[in-house]
Amino acid sequence: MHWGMATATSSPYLASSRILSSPVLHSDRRVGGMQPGSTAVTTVSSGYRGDPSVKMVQSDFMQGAMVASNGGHMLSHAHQWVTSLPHAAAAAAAAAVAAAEAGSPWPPSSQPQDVKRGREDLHTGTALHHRPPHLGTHQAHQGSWGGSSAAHISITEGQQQQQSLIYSQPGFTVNGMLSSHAGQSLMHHGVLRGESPELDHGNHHHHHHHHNNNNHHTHHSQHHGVNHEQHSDEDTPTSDDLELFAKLFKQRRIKLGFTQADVGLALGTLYGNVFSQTTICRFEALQLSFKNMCKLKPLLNKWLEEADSTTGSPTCIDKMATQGRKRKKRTSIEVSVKGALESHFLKCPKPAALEITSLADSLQLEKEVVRVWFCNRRQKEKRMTPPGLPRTPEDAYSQVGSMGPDTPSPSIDCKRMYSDT
DNA sequence: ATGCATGAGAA
DNA sequence: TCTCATGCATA
Repeated sequence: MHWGMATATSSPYLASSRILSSPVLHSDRRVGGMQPGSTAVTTVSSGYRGDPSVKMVQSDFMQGAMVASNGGHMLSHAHQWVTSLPHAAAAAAAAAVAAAEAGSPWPPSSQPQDVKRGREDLHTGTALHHRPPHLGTHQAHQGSWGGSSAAHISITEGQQQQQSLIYSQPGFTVNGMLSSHAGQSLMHHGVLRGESPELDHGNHHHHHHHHNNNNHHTHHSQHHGVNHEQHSDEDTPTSDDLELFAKLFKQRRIKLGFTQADVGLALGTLYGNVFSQTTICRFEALQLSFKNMCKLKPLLNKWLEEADSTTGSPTCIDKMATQGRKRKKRTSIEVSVKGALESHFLKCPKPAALEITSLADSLQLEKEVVRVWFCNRRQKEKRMTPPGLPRTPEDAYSQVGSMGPDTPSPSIDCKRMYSDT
């Protein structure tokens, strides 16, 4: 029950003001003819994914090209991916510089152009070799980190294959001195040496089932509930470790006065991997896959060390301006429709293409939307399910049914056509 | 805090 | 085509 619940904490972060990039001129016209009871409102209707020719990218620069090549025959469906052109100049400049010196493959859009600075001097030098030339004045941008990063996160289970999760910057330091396999020294425990007065002392650990990890010396020191295992290089943290860490992390983060977004940016500055507020949030709420949690933990752990070792640095808490990116407008699915999707999901979590199509049809939704909905639903369903770890019904969802913790294969064939409506 | 979306890879 | 990691945009 702790793993899936995100306590209603008032967002400590300031909502970034989205500048008025451009008026969303949407003239959404679904010629298909929808019934009076539209099931979902999408500001856009099509032309994004199924059509390579007009495949839009989020990169600003692409827009122009696209438009040009298309001669603008795609304006039937007003694209709301209006580029946020205003900041272009500065951004471009910064990006150019960054790219030039670092060869960053990132589209200019991803660049955390200047803004956000202040606390970024919390580079303690453990992993940083060359520190950014202070940013006291203007766009300090980010091109300073070397591409260290925790390159390898070897999860021993290997039941869920993942690919490269490392986005080290192929800049100049790809292998310079900080070879990526320096992962060993990446994390040294020591974070929880006893700094967190309010959270640690046991009072929050309930019980718990157990977990089957390879290496765990089941030794519960009930009195101390703080620091313990979860460090070293190759030990895969247990779910409990992660849970505990996440809690501690959040607590410390807040105490230090950082927002989730701050952390995300800091990680970028520190390791070259920028993360969004979303990811940090999900980490704290343990809403990531077990594997993903494991990958992120070392990074956050490191940040935490950095952060509190730097406590005292006069940071000018400045806010950042989020330059707007535009992508397909989020489709909001009506509640009733969601209900329908939900029930179908229960019957069949993995509908075949045809089923998706018909479902989409009956719900008057784009097939893509439905497909994606199922994908997301499945992801949510899985959430964290440590390999071999019996999922705790109390935690995530309760999959009523006769399936035990080992839920073999829900590959139940569900070939059914529903003709509701 | 989350819902819907995008993309790179693995099947 | 699905899975996974992530994130913009939103509520």
